[in-house]
Amino acid sequence: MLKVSSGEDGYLNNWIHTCDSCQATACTLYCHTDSAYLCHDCDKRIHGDNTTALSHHRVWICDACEAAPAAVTCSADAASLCIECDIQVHSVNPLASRHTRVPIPPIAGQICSSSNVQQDDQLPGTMFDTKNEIAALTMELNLEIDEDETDSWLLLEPGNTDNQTMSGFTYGEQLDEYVDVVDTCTKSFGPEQSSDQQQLVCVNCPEDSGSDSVVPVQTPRSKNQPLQEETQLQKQQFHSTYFNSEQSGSKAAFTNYPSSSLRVPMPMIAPAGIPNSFTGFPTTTTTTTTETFPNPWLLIPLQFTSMNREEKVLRYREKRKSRKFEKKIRYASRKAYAETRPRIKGKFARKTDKGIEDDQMFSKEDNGYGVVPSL
DNA sequence: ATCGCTTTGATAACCACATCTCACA
DNA sequence: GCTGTGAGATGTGGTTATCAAAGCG
Repeated sequence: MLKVSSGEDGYLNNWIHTCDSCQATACTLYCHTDSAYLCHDCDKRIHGDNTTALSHHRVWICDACEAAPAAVTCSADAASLCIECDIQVHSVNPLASRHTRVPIPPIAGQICSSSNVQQDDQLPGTMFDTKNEIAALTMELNLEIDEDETDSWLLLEPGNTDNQTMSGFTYGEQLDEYVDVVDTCTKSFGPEQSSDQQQLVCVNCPEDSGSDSVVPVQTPRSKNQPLQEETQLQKQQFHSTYFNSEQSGSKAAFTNYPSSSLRVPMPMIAPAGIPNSFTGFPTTTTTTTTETFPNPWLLIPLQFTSMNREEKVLRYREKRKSRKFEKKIRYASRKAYAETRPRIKGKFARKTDKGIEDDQMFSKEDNGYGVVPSL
């Protein structure tokens, strides 16, 4: 029953259960009704015969442990996971915990496969339609989140050191590590703004409001203006900004723009009730943008050309793939010393004379050389 | 709905000192 | 340009204190 094989990639392929039917290949799903682990072919043979068998409650095997029935699908990890693995995998770090997981419904219909087909690149069939639909759904959801995150990164203004904290969120060097936007973004807002970059930024400049762009104008409102009216106004502004497809030729600012329309309007106003995917900042019906962002510079929409943006998004995603949340040790030697240092309640303590002598003695024993005694 | 208390989780601070960096002779 | 020296900065880990958020009555 238990098998451990080595995969092509050199990693151990820890598929635990073989097919209960043929006992030859790794199982890919679990039938609750039959209480049996089955491979694709056996499932097709057993459950494809009649409609009653087809209605058996079957679920995928966890991609991680390959032992327990999968309970959720995580599109970010491109994997179906059992509850235990889900908890284990997605409790590692904050980013992982943000993965969108969707409960897996029982497999409906008949499997359609050859035995060699991986789960993730299934042939079309009713069985896989279910999974594909889930995957597509979750992928779509994650893409939105991904876009939101990417946009929020790109919107940030790392060079503006005076305003690096907004709504409790601090960005700057930490951001720069993952998004190399400093070179262009910071310059965009400086007095030495280049003409090209000036073109990229459009700040309520009537002369800039060309035919292919709509500059949202924040009209001053009277204080006694009804809230509902304000909200309606914001919605209208939002709509004219985002969905003026006749003029901008694009459905929204979320998408990439052709290079011909460099000056793409960005939202000056976060419409009520609509998540601001650029900033991630909460929007309420009671606060205006100016109230939320007292600094006028923060209202300046940051824009990228389509090439610029695509490139930055790609770089961001590449860096995001490789980013690690673990503490990065730059000097292993310092780590080694820190681990051997005496401590008092976690704090480094002075070395005693005996400790220094011991160190010297061990050093001589280890490599035959003495160490310069520290004072 | 509001308040106060408790619990929980995240994070900064602290410490000594080997090592690194950089200016200077 | 190369080398040596010294001062100051940096980084390292375990524990504790502090704070914010969540939960509950």
